[in-house]
Amino acid sequence: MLGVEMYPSLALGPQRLSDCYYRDREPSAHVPLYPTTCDMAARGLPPRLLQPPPATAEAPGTPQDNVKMELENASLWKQFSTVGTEMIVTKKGRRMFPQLRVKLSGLNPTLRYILLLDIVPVDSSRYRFQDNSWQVVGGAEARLPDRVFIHPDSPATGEHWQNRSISFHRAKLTNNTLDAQGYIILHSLHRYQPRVHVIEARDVLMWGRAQHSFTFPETQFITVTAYQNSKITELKINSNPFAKGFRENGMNCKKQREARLKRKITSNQEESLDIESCDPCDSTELLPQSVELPSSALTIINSALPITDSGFHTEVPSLPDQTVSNQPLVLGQAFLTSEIPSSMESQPQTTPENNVNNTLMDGSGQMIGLSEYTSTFPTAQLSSSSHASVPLPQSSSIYSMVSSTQNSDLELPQPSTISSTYSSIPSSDYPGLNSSTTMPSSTTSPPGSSYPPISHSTSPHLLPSSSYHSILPTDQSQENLSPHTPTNPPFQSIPPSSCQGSGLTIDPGQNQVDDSGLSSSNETTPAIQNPNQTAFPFPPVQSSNDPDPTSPPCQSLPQSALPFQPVSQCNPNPIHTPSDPNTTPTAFPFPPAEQSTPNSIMTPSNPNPSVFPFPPVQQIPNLNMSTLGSTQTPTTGYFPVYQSSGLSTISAIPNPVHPTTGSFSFPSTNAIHQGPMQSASNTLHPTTAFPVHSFPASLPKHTTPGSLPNPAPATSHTSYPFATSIPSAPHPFQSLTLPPSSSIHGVPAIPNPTQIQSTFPQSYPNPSFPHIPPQVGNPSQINSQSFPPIQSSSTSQLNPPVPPISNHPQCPTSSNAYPSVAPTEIGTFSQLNSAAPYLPDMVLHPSLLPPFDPSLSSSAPPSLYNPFPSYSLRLCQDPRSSLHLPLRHIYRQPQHSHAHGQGPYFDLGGRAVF
DNA sequence: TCGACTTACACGTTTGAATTGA
DNA sequence: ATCAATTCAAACGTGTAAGTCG
Repeated sequence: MLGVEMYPSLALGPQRLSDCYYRDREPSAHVPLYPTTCDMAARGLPPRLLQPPPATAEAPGTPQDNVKMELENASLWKQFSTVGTEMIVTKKGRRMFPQLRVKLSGLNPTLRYILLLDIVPVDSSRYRFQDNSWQVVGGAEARLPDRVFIHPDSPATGEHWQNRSISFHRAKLTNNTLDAQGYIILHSLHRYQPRVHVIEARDVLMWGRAQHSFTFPETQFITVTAYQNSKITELKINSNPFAKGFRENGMNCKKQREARLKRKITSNQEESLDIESCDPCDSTELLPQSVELPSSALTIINSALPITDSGFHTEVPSLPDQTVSNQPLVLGQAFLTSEIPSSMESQPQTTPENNVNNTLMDGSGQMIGLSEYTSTFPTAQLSSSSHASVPLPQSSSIYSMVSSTQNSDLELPQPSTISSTYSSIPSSDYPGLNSSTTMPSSTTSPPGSSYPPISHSTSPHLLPSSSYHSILPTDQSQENLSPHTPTNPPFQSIPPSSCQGSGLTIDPGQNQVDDSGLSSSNETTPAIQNPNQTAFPFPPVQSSNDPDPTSPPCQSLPQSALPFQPVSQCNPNPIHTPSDPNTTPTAFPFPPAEQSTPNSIMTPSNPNPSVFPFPPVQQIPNLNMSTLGSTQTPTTGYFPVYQSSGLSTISAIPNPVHPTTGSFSFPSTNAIHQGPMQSASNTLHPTTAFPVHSFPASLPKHTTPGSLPNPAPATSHTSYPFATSIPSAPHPFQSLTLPPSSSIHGVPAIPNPTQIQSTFPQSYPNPSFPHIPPQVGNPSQINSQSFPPIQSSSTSQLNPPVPPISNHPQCPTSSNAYPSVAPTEIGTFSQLNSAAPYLPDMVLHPSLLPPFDPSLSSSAPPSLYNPFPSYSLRLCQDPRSSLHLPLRHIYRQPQHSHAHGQGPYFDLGGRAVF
């Protein structure tokens, strides 16, 4: 057995790292040990300033930079998003459903990657379900420590990740701010956006080079302690195998429960009567009436009865008909439908999808009444031909990298594919964040194309979910960023002017791209931009007045940066945002179609926006693959956020270390994989660039002839050679100092999700959330020890004692990339000696591990890189068990008093990890 | 009084140990 | 003695309803 003890760094795996780093609201208060994503972004050196990639870097043509992520159960997510996804949060932790299941492609099979899941607030608003829709009722509560869920398989080789579907179903959500289990802490009645980060890492300690972040707009949700929307409940019951008991034919269904209750009451009455009248000694009379018997007996009886089998399928019709039925095909129908295998449609609910996990049924195929949720995108939109060359999976949503610069004249991929596909954007290629021009709507896409252009400004088109483009901080943006961003600047407040002036440069090309290619996405997203309209998905735009004076002007990230921002500010065609968020009718997910504002994403068809936050989707009774292909999911259109891109977040977070210089090198490769929207808009990516092979061949089947080819390629094409991205730059998350030698068990600081955020364009509209702390998926995997002492001083980061990395292909050449920590020092840190539990069964013995990359091993500096087995390394053999392990040391609130991040952030108690 | 949250409950699924058979 | 298949029970996941809290 491999032991964490041997490889403390590996311990990070599933654990929840998030709490390791807390951003202090007071900018000056401290320098976080692990800079937030935003911070990192802010610090990030402009790509041009970064050192050139090491010559030894992977051979050209490596898929590394073509990293793509596809949301496997996108159709299920879309169904939920159409209604307004709600996620239960409980004190003890609750899993997410639908589960976040993705498929990766474009990874270098030989390199190791860490997959992280974090969930970030979409806005700074608190919601309430009123009048059958989600409405903003006030400001968000104080930001909770961000936690990151590290996939239990992390780190694992690209081959490992690509050969299976990756599920984060073990991640749990809790509203317990004192949670010691390592679960992701969220506020109830807030809207969140899950994000998946793919970070190249030789091991847990050595993060760097490439980072790819993916967000799927359709996965946004509002946290609740009890379901508010009955439609969501219905969807969950029908799609979650664990809730089978509540289905119509289930023993715990309403009828059954009511009958049970009735019997119970009756029995009690009778019992009482019997008790009174009957001989106490004669219990026989009572037996039949015993409380327990009736229920069980009843259930049996009921099961035998021909009660309407509202099984999974039958109930489909019952699903949110209203929302969908009347809706015009505004949204990308293809998106939703395409992903659903035709075979799945008819499958009995009992048939679970083949998941790697084999746990939860994937909604994709089985979802009830898919037709109802079918995206509204007109099939005609797709111009198919151009993408034909690229065999992208249509079924799943893929977020492909979008190159900012390139525009695609290419025809839009099929809506379905597009919506689902999110491509990462190479840092170098950061799409111009022109707030104004912005949203790139793919010019190529014809109006009505499957991907509604998200033109934030004018076009009412809905953005395809896929259309999101990542926004990378531009040099300007970085420079402009103040070292310390005000903690709670309401993002809404960002003045439009600021957006433009923010220095976030939006790649003009992107704009073009948006306009053209996936452009449709741009138009589709308008709703996002329009805060007013958006109920759910988009935070009501705060009044133009920035409530938070502290917020830096620039923070006004480009609109794109704000996922659901009050786009109006940056938006050339600003939608009027009510000053009072409360007043804004925020329909939950999507702005009501009614809204006339061009920006609004709403589906025009939907007359009643308020009722269903999410855009209504046309129901498609019978999913016709051909039709599906053409249609896009409505949801995609709803998330304009990505357009502006995460720069906002970046800008919002000042770089504590070097605001201007960006002492932290930001991996250029970091690509934010946002919605396909812009990517789609972007010119189609050369097929060669795409690791097409990775895509399931089956997926394309959905595409209709004439339908646009997969959007993903289009977006990615330009950005591709990500390899060029700054290899040397340490991963944003990797703010930790790394022990020079493998022997050292210092745990790398868990990548700060917040840091990742920087890459994300959208999600943080609100500067008020300075940063998102990372959460590790499996706490148990992470050893307290695993956290290497982090040097608070910026210098350490800047001048990490780096082994001769240069030789190593994967090692960043820059000296600063990895701050070194003396092994001895690690032990000195009290924090590192936490009593945090770790899984004893996890054993990683260096000697047992094969060299990470045989080909590279010779060149790699031994001290720097621990022997890393090329085979997939499973940090936590039993993820579940590990999850239960409390990571107190990780989760403790940081001592804000500490000026320097390292010590304060970890409460390491007692025992030495090593 | 109301909304949000917590808790207990019943049901179903998942998982792993124990058992059985070849 | 070994291995695979089967059985069983505990743990876990889920939504609901009642109760609690502010």
